Amino acid sequence: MGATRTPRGKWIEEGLRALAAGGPEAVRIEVLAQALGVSKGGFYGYFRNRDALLTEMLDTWECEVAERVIEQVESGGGDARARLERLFAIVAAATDGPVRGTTADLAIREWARRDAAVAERLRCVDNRRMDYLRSLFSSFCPDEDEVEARCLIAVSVRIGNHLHASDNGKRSRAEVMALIRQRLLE
Amino acid sequence: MGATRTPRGKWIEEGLRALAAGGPEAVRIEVLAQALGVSKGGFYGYFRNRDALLTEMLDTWECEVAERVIEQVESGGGDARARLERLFAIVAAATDGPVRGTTADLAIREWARRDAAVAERLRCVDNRRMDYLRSLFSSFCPDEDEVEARCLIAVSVRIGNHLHASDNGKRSRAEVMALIRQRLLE
DNA sequence: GGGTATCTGTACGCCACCGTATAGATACCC
DNA sequence: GGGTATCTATACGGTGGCGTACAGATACCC
Repeated sequence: MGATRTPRGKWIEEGLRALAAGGPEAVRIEVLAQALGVSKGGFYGYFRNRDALLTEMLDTWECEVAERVIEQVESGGGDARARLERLFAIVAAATDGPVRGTTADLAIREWARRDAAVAERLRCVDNRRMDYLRSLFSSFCPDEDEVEARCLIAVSVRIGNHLHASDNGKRSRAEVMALIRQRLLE
Repeated sequence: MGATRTPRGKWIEEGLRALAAGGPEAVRIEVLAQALGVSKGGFYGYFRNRDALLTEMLDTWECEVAERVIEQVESGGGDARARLERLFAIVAAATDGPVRGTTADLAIREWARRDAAVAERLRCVDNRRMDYLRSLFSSFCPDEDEVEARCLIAVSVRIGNHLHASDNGKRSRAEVMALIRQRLLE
């Protein structure tokens, strides 16, 4: 029936989609196969088992997220504030954008709470992001304490924005986010 | 063998523990039974099925979290800043404290991303918390925009603190958290 | 077009878990 | 201490998912 070969990358891509949508427990080989319009037969030609897929999914996410975004921000030029604004914009857009990596972010954070290996990899990625953020903030913010606070706030608000469910009073969530962004760039 | 009856509440308690540790997928009846040193026989005397348990776990969490904490903060008296400080302290301590409710918080947030019913209940709880927070901040902070920003930051930082993995530079995470707390109370 | 490597479908055994049924054990009340 | 309601252990069928085996199909190279 299927003449279309299903390359390695398709499994990873579909796996990240499932991860983003339902957490690591939702990454079921037979479900991915069905989503790809294929039986699971070929899967074990590419991956030793389910864990191998999960590991490779993390590899992909690690590259995609940590490197690509910073690269993209840096390539645009401008001063630190301009770069931060671009970073915020990219990160905000990525959440609703293509699924290859960025959207799985929250699911991976939760996953890391229960898996030491995942936690370790997340720590690396977060350190890298945090270093980058710190370098940007400190270029217009002399107080080191202030820099550190702004970094943690920036990162937390991005996470909290998606995990916190309240409807804010009269303002839209986006408006409040804009207010905070503005405060961070003062 | 077991003379000790296992009351309804034990199942819920153990369920919340499992939820906090491994997400909703980890709430397996047979696993809970083993943790309680009991077979699953009695479970179905209390609950119609697994979903019924999950629902009651949410009920418990909703009461425990939304009501209890606010009550506890209010009972202490003092001005808004004092209450906020007390709130922050309680919330920070609760994470490492008894598991009955508060620790399951993060797991429930993640759960809400994939389950509409859970999302709806979380929204109620978050709205209630947010209203309370808003009332406290606005009593010493005239600018409404500023109030809204501080509320979202307070809530997000609490979430982000547990989901973000970086080691901050020279400072400990607790020190950075203290800095942010201080900024919020200015 | 024939041969080979690769991909694919199907079938199988296995295990964890759900929910039910039922018989035995225990606590409680009198 | 006997009777009753409640709790408990065990066994069972059913389902979904993993990983393996193997046979059939497809693409690619010459």
